[in-house]
Amino acid sequence: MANFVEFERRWQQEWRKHKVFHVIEDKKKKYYCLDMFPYPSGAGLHMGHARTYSISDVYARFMRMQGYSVLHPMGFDAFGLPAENAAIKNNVNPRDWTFNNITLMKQQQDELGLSYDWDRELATCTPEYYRWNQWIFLKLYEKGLAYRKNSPVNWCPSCQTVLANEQVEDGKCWRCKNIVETKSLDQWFFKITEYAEELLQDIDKLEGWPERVKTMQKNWIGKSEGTEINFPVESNYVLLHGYNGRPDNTLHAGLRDHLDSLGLKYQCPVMPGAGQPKEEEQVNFVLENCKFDENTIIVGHSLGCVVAMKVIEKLDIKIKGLVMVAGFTQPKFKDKERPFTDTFNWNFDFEKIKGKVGTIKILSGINDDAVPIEEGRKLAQALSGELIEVTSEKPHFRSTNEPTVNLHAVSSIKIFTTRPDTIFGATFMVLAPEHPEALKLTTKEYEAEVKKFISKVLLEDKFTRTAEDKEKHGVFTGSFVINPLTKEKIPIYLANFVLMDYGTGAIMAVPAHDKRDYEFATKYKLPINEVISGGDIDKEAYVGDGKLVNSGKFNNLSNEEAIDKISEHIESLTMGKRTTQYKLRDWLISRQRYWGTPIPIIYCKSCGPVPVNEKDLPVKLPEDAQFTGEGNPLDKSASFLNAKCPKCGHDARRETDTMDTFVDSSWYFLRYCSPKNEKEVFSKEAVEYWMPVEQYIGGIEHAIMHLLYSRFFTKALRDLGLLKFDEPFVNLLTHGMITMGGEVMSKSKGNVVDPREVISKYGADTLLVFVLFSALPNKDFEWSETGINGIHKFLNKVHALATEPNELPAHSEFDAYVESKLNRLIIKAKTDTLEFKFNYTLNSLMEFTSILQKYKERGLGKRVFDSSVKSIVLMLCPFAPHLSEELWHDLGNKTFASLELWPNADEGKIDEKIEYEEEFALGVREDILSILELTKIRQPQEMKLIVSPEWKYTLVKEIKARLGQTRDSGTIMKEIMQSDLKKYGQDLVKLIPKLVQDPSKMPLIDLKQDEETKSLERNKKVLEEEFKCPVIIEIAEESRDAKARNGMPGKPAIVVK
RNA sequence: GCGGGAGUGCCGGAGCGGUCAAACGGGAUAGGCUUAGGACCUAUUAGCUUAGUGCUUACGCAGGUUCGAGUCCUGUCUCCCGCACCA
Repeated sequence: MANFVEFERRWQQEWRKHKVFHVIEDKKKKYYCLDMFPYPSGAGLHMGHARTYSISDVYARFMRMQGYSVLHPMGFDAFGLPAENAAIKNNVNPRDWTFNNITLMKQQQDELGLSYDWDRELATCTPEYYRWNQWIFLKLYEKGLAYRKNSPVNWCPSCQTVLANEQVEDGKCWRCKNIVETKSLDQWFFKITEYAEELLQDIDKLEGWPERVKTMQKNWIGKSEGTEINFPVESNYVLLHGYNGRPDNTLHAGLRDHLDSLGLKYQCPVMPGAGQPKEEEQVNFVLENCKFDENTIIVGHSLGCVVAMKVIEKLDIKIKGLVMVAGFTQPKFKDKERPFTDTFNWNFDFEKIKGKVGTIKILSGINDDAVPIEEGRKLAQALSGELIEVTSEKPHFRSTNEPTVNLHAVSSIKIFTTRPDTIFGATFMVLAPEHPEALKLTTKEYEAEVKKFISKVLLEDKFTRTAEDKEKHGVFTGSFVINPLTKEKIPIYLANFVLMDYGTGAIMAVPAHDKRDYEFATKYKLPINEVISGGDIDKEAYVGDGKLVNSGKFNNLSNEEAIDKISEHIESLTMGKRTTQYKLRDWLISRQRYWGTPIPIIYCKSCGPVPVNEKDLPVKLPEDAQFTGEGNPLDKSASFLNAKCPKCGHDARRETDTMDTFVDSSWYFLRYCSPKNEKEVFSKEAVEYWMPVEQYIGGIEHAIMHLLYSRFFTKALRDLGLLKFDEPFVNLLTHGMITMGGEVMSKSKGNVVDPREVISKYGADTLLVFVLFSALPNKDFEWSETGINGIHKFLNKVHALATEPNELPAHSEFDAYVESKLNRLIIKAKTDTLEFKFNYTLNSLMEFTSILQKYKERGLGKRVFDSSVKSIVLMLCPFAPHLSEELWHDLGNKTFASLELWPNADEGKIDEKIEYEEEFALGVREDILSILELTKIRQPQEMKLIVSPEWKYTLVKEIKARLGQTRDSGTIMKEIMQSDLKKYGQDLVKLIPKLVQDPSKMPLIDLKQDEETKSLERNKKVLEEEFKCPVIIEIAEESRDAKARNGMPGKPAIVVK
């Protein structure tokens, strides 16, 4: 038995000593074979690591032996929470903890004999690495792709940090599985949404990626095409004209038409004294003649705004809105006296007005010749209203149709739908409880209930709220919107099933054709109107296709056509537009933890957030941090916190958030190309040579996060002019898991197997081959050591075959056969290995090894034997590199097997006929065995093999020649009867139908009678030895045995005595 | 619900329309070699049957195409994985 453990260690040292796997950019074709780099955990390498690394290592070694310059690097994803948690727990520095683990892992990787170029090792936690994270951040910041905003974010209370959307699984933290909370915080984001469309489109370019990963990414980006539609809120408008105005000579004329077209109600009084307006007269008139309620919106124009404010001061109820078009607060501007200067009181109680109006909008004309724009700004400030500066059709909004006024006067709720075809069936509207308009739309009557509902829903965490079987709850707001096509008044509800962060946070509910809406409508007794035929809406929502009904002029269209037609119609009414929605959100990269890349931003009291100067990078992590477990250590590190503003030089404060560690891994594959470059993020030439990665190998758990982020980075860096390609990874292999007891191996489940246990018992090669042989790389496999011994035996067999002395003759009659088999193997092994079918390759190698061993015993020719052994040794090299290296050496070579070329097949040596001849004798042997079994003859006295008569060979040939044309045995029979074979007519009648019906009874390869005889002669000795009796071989024509006529081509008659 | 993948012997797993009762490996059984063996070698491992190397059935289930189907088509069931109140 070979001492694997001993020579494995020896070769590992040799490889290291001679830097065998070091690569440089050279003229050879390149190949970049990359493993997802590991997190250096304290547990070291587990079997899953061993598996994935062995997969990529086989491939790297294989491609190297195909003559490529192979980049096969390894590094460590070394920032992350466990290090910091260890620091808190054991009072060690996260860096020391991390580097200890790295040392441990490297040692274990070396023990596996992996062929990494360790000169390119990197660890993301070193300032040499993370300074480039910061540099990239600054570049993205310059481009507007990194930004800070306040938003509700996912907060993991146990990790004490925020998480990106991708990092929340089932409402739980991907790392610690705790339930994630929602918090509102100022955070840094990368604008990955800017690339949503390209990230989606380019998935189609990823031909070498598994379908399911692509699907997962598509789902995550979640594109849907639909239409945004504005539903006007039902309100009672009061339109107040200005000085010299009338309802028909001002913008109100157009506004009235607009309101009419929307089905909205309004009052538009002709105010007394239009030419000589007096406050009291006008205000009283309005108060007496107009009805006000909490649903009232006053739209004033010019002096009408002043009247409106005065009216509101006097109202004893609260109204919904005030829209002031070209409003003002004092009559003296442009030094021009107005006729109403003295008839109005120019003091306003702005606070009181504010308190009595829900929403205030101020429209100011940039081109106003009567009221300067400053007046509008003043008003907006005094009333905390929304200021909208526009260019009006005519100065001072004097046109009778002012579309901007129409647009802004009417408040509406924007919904998003992918089913505009069902709009005629929209019988209510639902807003997310967080919708900014939710409370504003709530009438007094419903206020208490709505508030209760909102707080109840918002208290629930995302996970609970979006659970599948969650019951739909909702509450009526008291307000209505107008369905823009049916003009019907439909109620506005808030409900838990509508999400604020998708679409517009509001939906039109079409209960007849949406399951959720149906459920909701049934529960709250809301009308269900069928607009697509084909279902039975009394029973359930019909979501299928059909023709439109109850849809006005769109009736009878197919719903697919209607999507377009109705969208167009809505666009022509300027009620909405077609848009695209994505589920993808911007990537939140802020983390409130120490052990990560500091975000290179400084907050200055006067300049705001200022990026750190490039020359001041890296912003290093401080040494004086205290790991108490309370909050972010950076917040308490004085040496870190205090900085000078890069702009003005004054004292300032550093950003204490660090970056998500997924930032580190989004570009490390680029850094490997020139890992030691101190001047640049990466060398352009090196990246141009090595990138993209031809083969990337890692776990499915990164299907979205890491792989999406890396794709985004590649595109962003491309747009920064740093890269020339669009996608980083050409081929992706997601390896399967190793399970034990049906569960993934993990420390917490206590079902881990330490690779070192196996290595110490059998050696690394056995482990590698076993793992590779047990299942296809992309499939899961259940760990079981039964069988590992079989692998060990196989490797030992190879070892013995190559090293045991032999006294083979120079040539033998078996040479051609073994050579044919060998060359066939070389081709098959190469194709299979290229396709990651490593278990097939090994399978074939085992098979051939057995053949070789068998023929060695029979006295195979030395030349063929030696070249076979050499080929096996080389072909085995990617799978069992140590053994291969050892045997290569034993064979007298001074080079490294690892650097040799994979054997080349000589296709000319592949000879099916020779193979068949040889295997034919094997078949005969099996037939003998079964006859012995049947006859219960234990020890035969003599055996006779009678080769089929010559004419049967001709027959078989004739039949085969005709099978292409016909399958009718009658026809074939007739034809053959006309030939010389006719004299065997009696036999033909039996044989032909049988053979035509089952052509498999005829051998695939045609041997001639004498060739069969020769093949048998050659194997005669072997048979005699095995069965311990004389074997006689004759041909049917010369045999007197009655059984002679049973023989068929490929199946000689057998007589046992 | 949507999307992806898979169903073949005791097990892992082959099978790109014909040589498939099913590669290769494991396990089990029997035998050989041996002082012994967890080493090596051989046979058996769906059923039936026979002085003749055969026959029958089988590849989740049901149909279809074909002279011929694990292999192509249709429907259906089961399992695994991912996403999911996404409007």
